[in-house]
Amino acid sequence: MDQDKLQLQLMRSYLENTQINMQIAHYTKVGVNWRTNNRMPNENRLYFIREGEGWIHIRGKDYSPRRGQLYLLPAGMRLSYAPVVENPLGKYWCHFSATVGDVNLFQMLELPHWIEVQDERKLEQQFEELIELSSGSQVTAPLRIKSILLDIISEYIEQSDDQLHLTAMSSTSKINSVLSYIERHLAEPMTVEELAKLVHFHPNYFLHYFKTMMGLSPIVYINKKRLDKARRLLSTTDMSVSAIADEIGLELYYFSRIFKKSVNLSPTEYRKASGKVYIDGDEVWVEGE
DNA sequence: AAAATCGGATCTGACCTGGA
DNA sequence: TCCAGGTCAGATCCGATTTT
Repeated sequence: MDQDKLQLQLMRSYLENTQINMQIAHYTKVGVNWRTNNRMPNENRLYFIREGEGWIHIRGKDYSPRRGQLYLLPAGMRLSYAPVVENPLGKYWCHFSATVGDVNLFQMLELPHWIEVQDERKLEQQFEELIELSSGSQVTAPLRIKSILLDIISEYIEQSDDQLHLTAMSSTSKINSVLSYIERHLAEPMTVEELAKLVHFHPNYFLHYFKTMMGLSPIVYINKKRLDKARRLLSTTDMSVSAIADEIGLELYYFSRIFKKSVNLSPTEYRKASGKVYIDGDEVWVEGE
């Protein structure tokens, strides 16, 4: 139960810190020599099948790609594929990297290798746009490409919701044990040294390690989590500010200071404002959930 | 009067750098 | 992956002020 919540938070942490980059995108009708055997690519691949037939083998399973399916073939997994010669595949495809720190996102998240595409028209347009952008010269092309890729991957993840979970590698991974330790000990003071001990790293090395994985230093990350929790408590409970400060392991004066610094409102101001939205400068009260 | 906020001064430990 | 050293941001203390 609680374990599920933790898993969800970890997955969100990973996604929040994912860096994505596309290497190449194209449409190809494959030839007879479209085949590989047991290769381990170091880029992730998306295949959006438009026509024909083929054979893909990954992680011990055979797949027969057909029109309307979107394949996600993660880097670092043994991959084989071959065409069906009489009726070769036509597919949009792209190579990309998606990393959390220096680890491939798909080594942390377990996903099915293909999904049935809901909106083929839309995905087709997205691929067309990827192809156009990658050959074009707009300044904003890198941003647009990222945003499209993120959208495609979001759709993919959402659609595989029931099969989505952390991989064994990730749940035993060092960073994961640190993150879950942090989640469980938000109310207590934590030091870098004690976190480093969890994974048997030297504190200095741990700092570097944490930052490349999470994009933030441990303390900044911890306080961010603390403030997230505080915001939740402020808007969903009537606990006093000091009780909340206590709950997240911060002294009252320090809590209100860093709260204001990050949210620009003091805790009580925030509480008053939460549940209200401002439309054209006018305050409008909205029912909370 | 109690709870919450703010600000300044001070100290500690987090974090970085460069090197092994 | 570890270590030493220096810097600066984060954390603490305390008192003054504002808000409820």
